[in-house]
Amino acid sequence: MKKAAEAFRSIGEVSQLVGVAPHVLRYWETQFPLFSPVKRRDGRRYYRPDDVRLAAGLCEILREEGVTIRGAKKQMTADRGASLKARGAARLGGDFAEETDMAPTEKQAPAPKKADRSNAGGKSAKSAGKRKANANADTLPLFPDFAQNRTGPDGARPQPSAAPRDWIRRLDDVRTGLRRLSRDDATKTHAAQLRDRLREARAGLAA
DNA sequence: CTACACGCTCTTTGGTTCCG
DNA sequence: CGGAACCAAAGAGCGTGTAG
Repeated sequence: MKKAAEAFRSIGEVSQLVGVAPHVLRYWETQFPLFSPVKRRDGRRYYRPDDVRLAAGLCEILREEGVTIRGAKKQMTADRGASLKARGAARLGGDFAEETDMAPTEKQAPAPKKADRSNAGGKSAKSAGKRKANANADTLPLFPDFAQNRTGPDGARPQPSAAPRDWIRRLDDVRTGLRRLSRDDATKTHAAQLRDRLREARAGLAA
């Protein structure tokens, strides 16, 4: 049985409609003040049709065009989300295609060709892909060339293909990770020792 | 000026708890 | 028991400070 477009929807329903995970919808909620579903007393969210359209519009520009949160915020504040709702309505189609407060000309407004990269980070679409690839790969992400060689047939020492400078760089990344992870003094000490060793190695290379 | 060190941003993921 | 909320953490790139 199909739900009317004007009906309120739970986060699960909206996530299915729009095609993003519920946690993403919650994250967007923290980033876009205009995207705020009504909440029941127990904290559960219920999305109005406009919220659904907005979410669909956000999904379109964030996921498919690579616009950053900051860029999307600009678009949203420019017209209080009207263009995003229109795009969301077009994306969802069916009953959602009606009832937008957009002028027809605005509805067909061309999408910006280039994603807004004015922010500092903003590489998550890319990094997310890399993360997935790393998760699936049977290698240590930082040392793929080592992993390739680790099962040498004659038990010979693996021969890293990376240049020494690159290896130092990678080890430094490991150190950074260690430092981030470290809760105890011992780990911090190890990280500091590794830093010193890497400095020595760099000096050795330079010499 | 260059390379390095470090912190921050952005987005996603995973784990835990709560509730109907 | 499934769905939802909440929180901590991961990971890559970028910006900035600093030492040589």
